[in-house]
Amino acid sequence: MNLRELSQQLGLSQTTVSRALNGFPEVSEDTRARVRAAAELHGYRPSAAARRLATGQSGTLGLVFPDERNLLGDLLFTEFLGGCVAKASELSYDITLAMAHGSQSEEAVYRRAVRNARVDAMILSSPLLADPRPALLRQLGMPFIIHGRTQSAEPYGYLDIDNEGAFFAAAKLLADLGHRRVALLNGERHFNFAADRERGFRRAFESRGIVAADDFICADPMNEHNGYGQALRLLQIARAERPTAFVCSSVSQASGVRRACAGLGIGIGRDIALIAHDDRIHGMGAENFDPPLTATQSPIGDAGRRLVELCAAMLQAPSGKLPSEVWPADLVVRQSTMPAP
Amino acid sequence: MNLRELSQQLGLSQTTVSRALNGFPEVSEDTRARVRAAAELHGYRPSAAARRLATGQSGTLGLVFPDERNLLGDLLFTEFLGGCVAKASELSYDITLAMAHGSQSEEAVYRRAVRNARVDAMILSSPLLADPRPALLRQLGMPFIIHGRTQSAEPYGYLDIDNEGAFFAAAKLLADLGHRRVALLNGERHFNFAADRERGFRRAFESRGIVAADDFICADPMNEHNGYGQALRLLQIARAERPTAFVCSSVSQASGVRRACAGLGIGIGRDIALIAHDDRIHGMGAENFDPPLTATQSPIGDAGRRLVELCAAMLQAPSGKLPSEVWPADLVVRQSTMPAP
DNA sequence: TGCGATTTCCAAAGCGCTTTGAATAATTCA
DNA sequence: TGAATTATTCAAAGCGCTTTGGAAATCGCA
Repeated sequence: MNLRELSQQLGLSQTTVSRALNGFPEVSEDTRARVRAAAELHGYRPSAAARRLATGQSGTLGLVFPDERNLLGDLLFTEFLGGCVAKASELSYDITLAMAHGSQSEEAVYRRAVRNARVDAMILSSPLLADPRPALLRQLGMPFIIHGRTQSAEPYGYLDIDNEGAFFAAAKLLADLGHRRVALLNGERHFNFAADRERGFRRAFESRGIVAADDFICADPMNEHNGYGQALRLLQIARAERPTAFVCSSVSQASGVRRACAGLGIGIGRDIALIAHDDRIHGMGAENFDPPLTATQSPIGDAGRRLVELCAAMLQAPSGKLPSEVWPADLVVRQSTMPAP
Repeated sequence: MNLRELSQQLGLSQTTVSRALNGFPEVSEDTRARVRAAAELHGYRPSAAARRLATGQSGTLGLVFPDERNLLGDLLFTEFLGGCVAKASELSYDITLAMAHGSQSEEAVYRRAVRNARVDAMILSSPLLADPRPALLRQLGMPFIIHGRTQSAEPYGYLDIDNEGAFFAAAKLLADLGHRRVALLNGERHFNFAADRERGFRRAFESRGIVAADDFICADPMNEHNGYGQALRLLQIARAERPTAFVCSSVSQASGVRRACAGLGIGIGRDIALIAHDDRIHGMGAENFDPPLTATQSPIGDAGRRLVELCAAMLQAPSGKLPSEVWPADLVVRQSTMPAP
């Protein structure tokens, strides 16, 4: 059942039926109701392909599947993706995934997506400090929004969390508790979020005249394995010199720290303090940690939802001003932190 | 630059240009080359929307995002998805994701996808023993392929691994090594793969007159946490009665078993034997386990790739016979297995 | 009643591609 | 050489929707 058939059934023109269904004002409420009922009755669904051709809009949002995959990356991405897909389906958008095969051909992925006009907009995640994608996409005329921020001269829409503020708060809490030797297990430095977190972390100590030791700052993929290795190395330093507290960029890293502590007979919340950033991944919340983890938290799934919403809004009003939201990441104190020994 | 403009540039008809570009035989190689060059020169890309409308094919494959998410589920899904997306991009298909919000509305997800004709075919994963989706999709006229098998009367195309054979081999190895009390940490029973694995496991022991103890067979979400809890419970049984070996459906569960053993001072490969099924998830291979894990293995990412390939083939030849591939899952012996004490 | 302003509806022109049915040009064969 | 093939190319008709520019009908008001 297509539009023509339906309009013939009703004795109306295609124009009227189309407008009635799409909520245009120039059709009387009477006919609108009649059209709606008939559409419902015959199970009429407009053809997506035809609409796409006519409007030039594909009703599809693109997301690039990250290439460099590590354990945590996967989980973060899945949770994020889940949020995106859920909201997109509410707004009747589709989400299609593209694959970045490596940094040199990544550009090709975007070019292809744009040229084929298969997506109306793209959602970029994990932006680098210096990320070429905003400039590329603007040049190609593809609308986009970033999950995070970047040091681009281009204007761009984004949704980010206050990484610097969160890690400032975490570090300040530890400093207030008397900790002086604090390790930071962060993500790789080329990511903007990692740089922000390190800045917040350092600032908290510098503001009271303490300089964070470079040895104590790790910047590697944020998985359990790396967390374990880094903690093990740092905890084997002589007791008087080793860190009395750890700040982790993810709960996975914190799990690694816990494993290292367990092996060395060190008690978390007793012998050392531990704070992590908690992305609220399904089944991996800091409150389920053993012991319950003091954490800065911000649900990454909700961020995905909101990004899709913002993206849809951008497409609705292309000339509107670009969205720029920064979400706070509250510090929740639980049992993994205590005063310095 | 669209087809009309390009054909005018060339002084040819749209028909000829279209055929030249799409490799039809009724155009001379001379003109084909000329057309190709011009298309390249002007950066011509056919509009996906127009092609979709004209052909009725969307060039898109649908994948349903699993709702019941647990840690391992996520990882398996991500790895699988990665394979699908990679191959799809090679074949210039798009992958779009739908979200299943829960079993009762799951049907609605499929109905919606079909009615809107947004995808040409769907890939189903994690089929249940009795799965309603094949019947539903056939009724709706949507082509599909299953990652796994199910007890459906409907004919359907599938790619599965030999779960029964793999777990038969694993159990047989243990039986040959003299193990008589072996635990199985499996996935939930309503999944077809879990039922297959349990059958293979039981058969190996029954073939030599041993009956697997029901207490030793666990069927729960396959994550580290459950693996830990189940192993802990089973290992606290009196030494003469407790399992001397574990078979796990995933490496995550095996990690849980390791954690339980570490806490109890039990050595894997020394005091108890451990075998897991290894889906070859990025960075979680059984060979990196400590100790390297004896495992049945089959790369789930490759399965995703192959499913997309098969799906594309089905769409190419709609009347061809349905694909049905069963991949073996080889048993690789490493250091986590030894003769029964 | 008559005339302009509003409502309400419509015919037709795309959107950019594929594909059918036919025409024209090149080639072959008797 | 002329008729029968075969190899190339083309014009035009969709695919199913949106949207423009009017037309017809209804209404308000003098």
